[in-house]
Amino acid sequence: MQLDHNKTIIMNLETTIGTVVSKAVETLYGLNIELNQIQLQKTKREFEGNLTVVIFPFVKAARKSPEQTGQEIGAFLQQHNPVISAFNVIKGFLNLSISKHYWLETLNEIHANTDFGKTRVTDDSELMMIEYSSPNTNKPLHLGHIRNNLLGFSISEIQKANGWKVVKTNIVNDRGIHICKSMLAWKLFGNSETPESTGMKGDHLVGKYYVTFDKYFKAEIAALMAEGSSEEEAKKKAPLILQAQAMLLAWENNDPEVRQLWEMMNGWVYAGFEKTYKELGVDFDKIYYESETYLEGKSEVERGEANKAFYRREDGSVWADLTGDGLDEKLLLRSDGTSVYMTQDIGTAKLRYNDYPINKMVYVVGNEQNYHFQVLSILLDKLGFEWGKSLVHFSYGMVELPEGKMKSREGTVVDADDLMEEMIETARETSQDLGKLDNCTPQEIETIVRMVGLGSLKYFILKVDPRKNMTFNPKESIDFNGNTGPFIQYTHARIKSVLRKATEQGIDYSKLANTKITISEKESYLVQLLTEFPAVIRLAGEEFSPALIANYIYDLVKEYNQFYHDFTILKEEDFDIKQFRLVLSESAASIIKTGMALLGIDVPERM
RNA sequence: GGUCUGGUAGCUCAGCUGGAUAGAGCAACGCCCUUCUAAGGCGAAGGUCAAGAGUUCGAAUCUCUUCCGGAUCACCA
Repeated sequence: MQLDHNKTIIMNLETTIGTVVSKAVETLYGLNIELNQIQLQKTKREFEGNLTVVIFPFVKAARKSPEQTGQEIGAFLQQHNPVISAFNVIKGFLNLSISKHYWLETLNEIHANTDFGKTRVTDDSELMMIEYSSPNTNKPLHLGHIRNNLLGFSISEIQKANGWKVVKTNIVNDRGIHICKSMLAWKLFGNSETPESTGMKGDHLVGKYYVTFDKYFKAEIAALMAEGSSEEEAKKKAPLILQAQAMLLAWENNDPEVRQLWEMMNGWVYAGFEKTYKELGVDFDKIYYESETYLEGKSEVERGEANKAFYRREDGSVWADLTGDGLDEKLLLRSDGTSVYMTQDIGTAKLRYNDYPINKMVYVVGNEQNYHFQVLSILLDKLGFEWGKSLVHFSYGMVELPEGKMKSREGTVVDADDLMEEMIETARETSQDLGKLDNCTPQEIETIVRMVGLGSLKYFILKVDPRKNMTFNPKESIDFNGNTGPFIQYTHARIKSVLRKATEQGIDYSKLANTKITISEKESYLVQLLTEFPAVIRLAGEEFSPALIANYIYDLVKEYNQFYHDFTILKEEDFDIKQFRLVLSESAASIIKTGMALLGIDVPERM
C-alpha cells in the first residue's frame, strides 16, 4: 500500500532510532520514556551529522554531564544500530551520522516510487468538501480573490495527496443587493451597453456599473446632507438605494423584467469569471448558486423560528439571540422578508450535506469573516445539525498594498486579469532579454512564458503563511530571482536538460545499481532532504499550509543548485557516481514537479 | 469599548509542538561563464526578535503587563 511504502522510507529512520534511544536510556539509566518524548531533530548545518538527539531530558536520570551522557548514549546507539556510522557530542546534543549506504538504498526507493510523498485515495477515504472562491457577481476578481483561489485550489490538491477525497465547491453569490446596484445603474445609465458592443470582459462591464451606482449614490447623499439630513439618514433615503432595495424585493418576488435583466448581466459575469478561472488554473467539482440555496435558508430560518431557536420582531425581521454564546443578536431575515448573507449560508450548508457524505467541510474565506463563521456554526447547531459545530473556517489573511487595504472606491484594487497579464508579459520580456527561448517555436514560447509568469505570481502568494496578512507592492512587481517560482522552475528545467543529454548518450539511470559507493556530504544531505517530502505533505495538510510545501521546495532547490554548481554530472568518469548523480537529479526534479503541482504551479522542461 | 489577530535585517518573508552562534530572498557592495542552461553559484555586510517582567538547564517561541498596527461587532456581502 502506498501509505505504508512512504512510511517505510521516512518514518523508518526516525522511529527506529527513537526506539534504540529509548532502549539506551532504559539500559543505561533505568529510565522509561515514551517514544514521543525523545527529541529527535535534523542536525544543524554547521555540525557534522544527520540527526540529533537532544540529551538534556536524560541528564537528570544519568547523573552525569550532558557531554558524558551523550557519549554513552551515542556509543550504545552505534553498537545497536548499524545505520549509524558515527556520532559526536557537542554540549547537550548528540549528533548522529547515518551511513551513506542507507541514503543510497533510500534514494533507490524514492526514485522507484512515482507517487512518492502522496497517500493514495481509496474508496474508504473520507470526503472533504472545500469551498473557495465564492465571488459576488457584481464586479471582477481582484488580488484578494487570487489569494483565495490559489489557497483553495492548493489546499485541495494537498488534501488529495494526503488521501482525502476532495470535492472542490464554489458558492456564487449571484443575488442580493450588490448585484441589484449594478443592474440598476446599468438600467439607468448604461445605454444598453453589452460586452459585445464595448469589447469589455463581462465581469468588468458589470463592475463598471457597480462603480457608477456608487458615484451617483454618493452624489445623492451629498445633496441630501446639503439639505440638512444627517449622513445616516441620507444613506437610508437616497432614491437610488431605495430603488435598489425595491429591485431586490422585485427579484425575490420573481418579477420577470428584473429576473431577465439579472440573468443577462450574470451571464456576462460568468463568461468573464470562467476566463479568469481558466487562466488561473483553478476549477470546481460542484458549483452552488446563492439564488438556488437562499430559499432553503429561508425555510430553515422559519423552521428555527417555529422551534423557538430564533424569534421575530414586531417589524417582521427575524433574529437569533446569541448573547448566551457571548455574541450579539444576529439578523437572519430583513423586515421586508428578503434574506441576508447568513440566510443563504445556512441553506447552502444544508444542501451540501444532503448532496454529499461530507466528513469535513472547509470554508476558505478571509479572516475578515471570522465572526460570520463563528455565528454560522452556532446557528446550524441551534437548528439541530449535528455537524454544525464541526465546520472548519480556513481563515486566511488579507492582501494589502504598501498604503494599506485595497479600496475599490479609490481605484487601488489590483485587478486579477490585469495582474496575470502583466506577469506573463514580464516573463516574455525577461525570456527575450536573456535569449532563453530563441530556439523554441512561438507556441512553445507562449506556453513557457505563461507558466513562468503565472508561476511567479502563484509562488509569490503561496509561499507566505496563509494565516498572515501579506503585502503586495504593485510598483516593484514580482521578482524572478531568488526565492521565487521562476527560480524553482528554472532549476527543474536545468535538471531536465541534463537528463535529456544523459538519455541521448544512452546512459542508464533507471536505478542506482551500486549502492556501495562513496558520496559527499552534500550529496547525502540532498538525499536526506528528499526523504522529508512525505512529512512535509502531511504537515501541510494538517496545517492547511501550502507555504510549507513552498518553503520545502525552495530549500531543496537551493541545495540542488549548489550541488549542480559544485559537481559535474555527465562528465563524471566513475560510472557509478555518474549514475548516482543522475538518479539523484531525476528524483529531485520529480519532487520539485510534484510539489509545485500541489501549489497549482506547472514547471517547464526547458526555459 | 468588547472579541480576535499581528509586530523578526532598509524591504518582503522563514523560523514545527521551547533547544546549539535567529535564517532566506530583494536592494546595495565584491567575485565566478573556453566546463551539464549565469532566471545560477560564492563572499562580505545587514538584528535590542516592539518594550518590560515571569516560568526553567534553556525563550523569537509559553504566561502576564505596556506600546503600536490590523480585522470584526450592520435590515453590507
